[in-house]
Amino acid sequence: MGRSSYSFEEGLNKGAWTTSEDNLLINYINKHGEGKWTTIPYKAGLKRSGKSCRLRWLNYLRPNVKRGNFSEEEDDLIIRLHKLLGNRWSLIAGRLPGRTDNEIKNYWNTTLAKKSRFLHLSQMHQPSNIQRPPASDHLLPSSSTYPSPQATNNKTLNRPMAIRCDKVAFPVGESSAVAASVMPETIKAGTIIEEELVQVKENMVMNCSFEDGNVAVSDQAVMEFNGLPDFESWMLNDVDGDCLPDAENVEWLTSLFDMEGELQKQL
DNA sequence: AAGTGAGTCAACCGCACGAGA
DNA sequence: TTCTCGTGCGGTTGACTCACT
Repeated sequence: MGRSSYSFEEGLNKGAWTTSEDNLLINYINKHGEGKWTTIPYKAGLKRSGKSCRLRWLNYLRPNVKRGNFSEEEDDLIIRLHKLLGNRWSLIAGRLPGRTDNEIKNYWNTTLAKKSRFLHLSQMHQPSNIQRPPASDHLLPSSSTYPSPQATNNKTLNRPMAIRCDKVAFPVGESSAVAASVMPETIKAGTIIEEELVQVKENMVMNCSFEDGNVAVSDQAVMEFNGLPDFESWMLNDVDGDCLPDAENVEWLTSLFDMEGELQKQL
C-alpha cells in the first residue's frame, strides 16, 4: 500500500452531499476508477475527506447498489446470517448482492431486530423442550447471562450465542484440553475466562469467552467443523431456528462458507 | 395548525489492521 | 523492527419524515 505525503484536511465539507458533489465524484471515478481515496477529493475538486468520498461511493453512488425495500428472502437471509455471524455487517453484505453493510446494519437496527425477536417469541410459545436466547441478545456482551450448563440435562438444550463466543464440539468424555487442541490458533492465544459445557446428544459443545476481548465468532467455528463429522452436531446447536440438523441447513451453511478460502483469508 | 415522539437512514467517528517506508 | 498512513469496519449521531395528539 503506497503512502502519500499529501494532506488535505482543512476546510472540508461535512454533512449531506449535494448533487454537484455527487456528480464530481461519479465523473472522477468513472474516468479513473476507485481507490486512492485520500487523493480523490483533491483530484476530483471536492472539499471532502477521502473517507467521506469512499463512503458516499460505496453506499450510495456505486452503479450496482440496490435501492428500495428488502424482499422476504433477503429478510430471511439476513436473520439467518446475523444469527451465525453477529454484527459482522460486511460479511453479511457480501452474501447479499447490491446491498451495503451500512444499509443492512440500519435495516437490522430499525426493523429486523424486532422481527427476529418476534420470531423468537413465537417459537418460545410453541411446545418444545429447547431453550434459546433471543436473537437480539447478540448485542449482549457475554454469554454468561444464559442458563448455566449445570442446569442442562439431556432434555434441555442451552443455545450459546452465535457471537462473542466460540463453540467447539467434541465427544463426551474428552477433556477441555482436547477441545482446546481443535480450537483455532487465534483463539488459543487468549485466556479463557468463561467456559460452559452443554450436552447435545452424544457430543459436547464448549462455549468460551476470553479476557482479552478478542473473542471468537461463530464463523470460525463453522470453518473448524466444516466437513468434519461433528459439524452436524454443531448445527444442532445453532443456525436458523431448527433444532434438528436437516440436510438443507447443512448444505446451506457449507455452501455459505465454502468460498474457496475467501472467508479463511479474512479470519 | 402546531407540537412531539418514534422511526429511518446517510454520514461521521474512532479504532484495528495491514502494508509500505 | 518500528513507524506511519490508507483502508475498512462497526458503533453512533443527527437531520429528516411522518404519524399521532
